[in-house]
Amino acid sequence: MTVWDRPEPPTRPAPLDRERIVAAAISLADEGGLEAVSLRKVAARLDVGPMRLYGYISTKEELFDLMVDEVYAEILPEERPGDWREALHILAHRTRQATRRHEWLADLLGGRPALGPNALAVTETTLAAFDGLADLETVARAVETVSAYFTGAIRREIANLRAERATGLSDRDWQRASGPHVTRMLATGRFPALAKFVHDGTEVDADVSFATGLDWVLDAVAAKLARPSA
Amino acid sequence: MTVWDRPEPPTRPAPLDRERIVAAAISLADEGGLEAVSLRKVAARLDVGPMRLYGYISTKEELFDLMVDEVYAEILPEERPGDWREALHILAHRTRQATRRHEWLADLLGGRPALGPNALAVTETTLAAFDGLADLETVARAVETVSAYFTGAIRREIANLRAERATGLSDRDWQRASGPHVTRMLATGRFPALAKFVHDGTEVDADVSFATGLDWVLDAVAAKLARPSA
DNA sequence: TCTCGGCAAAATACAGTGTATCGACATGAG
DNA sequence: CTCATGTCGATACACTGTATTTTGCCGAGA
Repeated sequence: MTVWDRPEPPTRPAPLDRERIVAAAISLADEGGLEAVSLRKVAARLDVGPMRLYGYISTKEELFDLMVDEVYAEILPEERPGDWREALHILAHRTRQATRRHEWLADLLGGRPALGPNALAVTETTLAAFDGLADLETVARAVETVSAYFTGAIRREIANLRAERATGLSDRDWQRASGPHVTRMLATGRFPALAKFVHDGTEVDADVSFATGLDWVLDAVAAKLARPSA
Repeated sequence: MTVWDRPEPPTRPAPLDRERIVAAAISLADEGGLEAVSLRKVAARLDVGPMRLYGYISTKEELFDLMVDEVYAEILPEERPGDWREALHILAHRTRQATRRHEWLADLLGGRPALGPNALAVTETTLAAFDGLADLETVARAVETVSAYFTGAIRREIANLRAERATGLSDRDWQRASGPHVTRMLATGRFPALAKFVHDGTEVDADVSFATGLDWVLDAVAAKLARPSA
């Protein structure tokens, strides 16, 4: 018995329903991050006592699951992608865009299996793009590998973005941005490769680094699909 | 000014120090997960009032950062890897093993930039393995892409593991394990590809699926290192 | 030796959290 | 008109991270 099994409460549910609860929670999270979402605040925003929510949701984690699935509705592409590569490409970019709109998604991505109806629809569309192209085992590996990549990449990107924001400095000025600690560490000479990196590295655009890494991984998948044994 | 800049308190620090605090927090987390770590419980385990901790740590998030860096000490390989591929391979597998020992690491991985001394040492070793092999830009892309992959893969693996544990069923019995919801969804016929997948798919070993995905990504990186423009 | 000042540590305090429980009220049935 | 049901609100509890106040010790000066 998970969230998804719970039926909408029977009839006269007042002006309150799950959709409204989830929407309130999402707007709260959009404004103040995940930690700004408390059942009391969600309830307050709906002019309702905190306990009312438990008629629609049985735990805060469930609310998070519902929020995530709501965002998967934004991720689902509106038109069926042409081939598997386009499908994964679009999925990755739409997930990233959604995370841009809902930064808190980065904190939840990959944290639990996504089994809501919208997430399932996304998975369906993705798998459908592989129809007849390879054995299920290979398809699974392909989808999971690409998903793991963009999930991890998005999380790191948001983590860096927040760090920059907290220090007010750019990612390129890594040393200063991270406080004297890193600078001092580098000065010890114990990290020559890292030091050279920080010193000579050029500022990289997050968009292109995400897209480039994605292309690499997609190339890898393409190679495996072409020669399944390799 | 970050955690790493804070000096150990001057001299007579009682039998208490950061190491002991972090160790207590880690053992608490190992036993009961991240949510079992509260400053009060950590303090209690050290026979100390909760406020004592604030002489060594200024926020709970800092404690988490310290815990993560402590685990990076386990991740750091004891001998210098032969080439870049071995370096990334080892890094990925050691990170996964560490997460197996400290499951809570999955919740923190990629959530914040890892800038502790041990994390820096790990980065140093990894970068050093690329010395002279390619321009910095390419090296960055290589390391970040592989890291994104294994970070995401480890998180998903732990997420699935927990879901299995919660339902007591195997990942292969996805439908039942996820409660009637998924089963019912699949029965609607709206997800034919997914249904076929769940129905025909074979149980996959987490070890091999992690290793296989990793090899794919490493192959991709190798291809790019060989032909930098491609 | 006694007293006082400073300071580390402990106790208390506060605002908030998720959630359980209980009491009132309103609404429908007989 | 009465009574039962069941929904909703208020209250309560155990806990959180952290700020503030109180305590008590220990060394310096008289």
